[in-house]
Amino acid sequence: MQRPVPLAQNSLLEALPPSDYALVAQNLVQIELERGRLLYDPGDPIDHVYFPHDGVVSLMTLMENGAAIESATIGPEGALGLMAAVAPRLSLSRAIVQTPLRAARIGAERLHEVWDRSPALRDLVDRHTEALYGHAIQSVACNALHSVEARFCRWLLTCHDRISTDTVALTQEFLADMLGVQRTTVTAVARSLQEKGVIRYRRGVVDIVDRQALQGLTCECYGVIRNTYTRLLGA
Amino acid sequence: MQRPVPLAQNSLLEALPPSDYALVAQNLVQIELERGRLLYDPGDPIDHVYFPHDGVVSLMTLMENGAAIESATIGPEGALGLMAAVAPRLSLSRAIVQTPLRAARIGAERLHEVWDRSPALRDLVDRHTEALYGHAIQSVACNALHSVEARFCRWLLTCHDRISTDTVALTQEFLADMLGVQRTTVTAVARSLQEKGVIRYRRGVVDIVDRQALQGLTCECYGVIRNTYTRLLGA
DNA sequence: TCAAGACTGTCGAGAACACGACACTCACGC
DNA sequence: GCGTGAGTGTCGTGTTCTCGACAGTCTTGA
Repeated sequence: MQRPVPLAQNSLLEALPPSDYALVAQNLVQIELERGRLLYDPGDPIDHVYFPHDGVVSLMTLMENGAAIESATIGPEGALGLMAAVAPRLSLSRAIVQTPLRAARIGAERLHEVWDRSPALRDLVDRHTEALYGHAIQSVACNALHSVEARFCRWLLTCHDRISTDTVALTQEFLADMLGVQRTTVTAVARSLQEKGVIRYRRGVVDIVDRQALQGLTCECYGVIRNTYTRLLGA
Repeated sequence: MQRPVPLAQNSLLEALPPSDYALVAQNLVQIELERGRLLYDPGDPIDHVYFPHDGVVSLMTLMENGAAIESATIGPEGALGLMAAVAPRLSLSRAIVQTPLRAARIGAERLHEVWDRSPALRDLVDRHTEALYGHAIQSVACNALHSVEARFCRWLLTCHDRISTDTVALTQEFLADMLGVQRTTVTAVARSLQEKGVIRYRRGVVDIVDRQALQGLTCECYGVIRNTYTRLLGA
């Protein structure tokens, strides 16, 4: 399983027929967002839809005690807030920019108008929703059954697929939150992976040295999720 | 938080305006299914949509090694396979009848024809999809963060909400699968709950003795999921 | 240049759960 | 009534991860 070529453009937008894309494009604004930027919290009305070209947005489920754990991610193969194209919706998750993000943004109401006129967009939205659901239910199983090391590797691979470098900026503290484990556990796993020569890391930065090895250490969930996206969105 | 009144009829169907319901009703077949009945496996084309009146269907994510863990459930507040009303779809999960089930069933193509004509049905399908997604992402967090006891209680409560008795037929072995833990762990938790006077159990049967106590022992996820359904579907 | 803060390393006790093994007992069909 | 099989009880070992604490180190900005 090769790493897919980093996508210069959002593949949902690219999948639209030109005439439908033209309707969307009128209202698209190209933006760049820094790491850590908070886009939505649970309960927020979804007023904009984001189509990433390069980078990752994490969707996190918030608990009462403030814990926030990743339930799915959005990259160039998908879009953030896309269900708001169908009807006004409130966000169920916290959405946070994971890596520096280039994206196209459109107002939810504008997109809804296009949705009204474009069967192709409606079909894409439906498929995307299903793929995102598939991502979530695989994560349910993964969190219950698989080791922190396997999930750590899955997280790195998923991130690596969606950016254009072999370097990911993230702290162990942050990754511990994503995975829902203690920071000390992440430290131990990271050190073990570094000793195996799979990754190299320093303050707030992880370098992916041996992607092949990562794929050997992660669980099946990585492939299952990728296949679901490919089958439904051909991306 | 009181247990909701057991629903005699599927509340999605009841939420349809009479004229739209009439379109669906022509093709509805009332059925009863025994516990353990397999309705879908991953990859199966979704040829029928089920609207439970009473009972629970488990959606389980299958792993390569045969492990099957519950990612969401369907009861009288929802429907199984509803995304197939929009377009032909393959199941992502294994769907298994959890408790004796009374339901109404309709061919996916028939339902799609109604979907084409009924804005109310389209809206319901969209809301249901979102609620199911919400169920899944809460389960992601729950499996990563909460104890087996809390998840055990959540499972019982969710089941209790959707049936009309205080008795649930299930083996500890089966529940261990649902929760993705060892059978011996379930045995220990069940014994502890029985000693606290919360449940009583015997071979293959669990009686819910003190629902209030169950609610005190479960995690916030139970309430969050219920609220999501209520907000989106008013059920 | 120095202080403050952010990030990482490490330790140790303890809880939670996995995993395998085996004995027991209840229910059902013959 | 009896055997068979499914379901449960229990034990013990071992691993994984939690949780709190504190020390060390890099980075940044004043």
